[in-house]
Amino acid sequence: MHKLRGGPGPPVQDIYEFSLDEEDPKVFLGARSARVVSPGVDYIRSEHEQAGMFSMVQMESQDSMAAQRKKRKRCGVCGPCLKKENCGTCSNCLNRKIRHQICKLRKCDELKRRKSPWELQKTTHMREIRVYL
DNA sequence: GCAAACGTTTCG
DNA sequence: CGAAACGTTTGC
Ligand SMILES: [Zn+2]
Ligand SMILES: [Zn+2]
Repeated sequence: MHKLRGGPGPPVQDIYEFSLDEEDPKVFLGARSARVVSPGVDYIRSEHEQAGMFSMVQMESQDSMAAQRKKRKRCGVCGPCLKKENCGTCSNCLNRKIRHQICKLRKCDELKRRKSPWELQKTTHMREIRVYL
């Protein structure tokens, strides 16, 4: 099987499709919105082309139901998950009707993980991504 | 159908 | 970037 190594780029589990087509090799990443694929994609692509490697490519705007990110569920065993009732005072509790978020004190620790479009900050390190045959 | 709450987009 | 708004899924 093909292996991925790399620095702070997209975690392996964020790759939902991997194509080794000789003509048009691709690595699709776990983002539904085509805009978001990965920071520095253009830079990486050019670098990869020069090195004769694969290039990262944007998701073709297709009926993206296959590409839909799976919705995670609370782990059920962390501290917050075990909490019984809503605090009733946090902003999520107070504006539940418009925020649609769980009470801050009950937010699962695992779900807190995996932040914004995966660390858009570390763009400079994205060059570390490599695909081995 | 509805309520709960995750994921994405927008706002400050 | 964090917080808010909101769209959307998921279980019942
Ligand atoms: Zn609360
Ligand atoms: Zn949890």
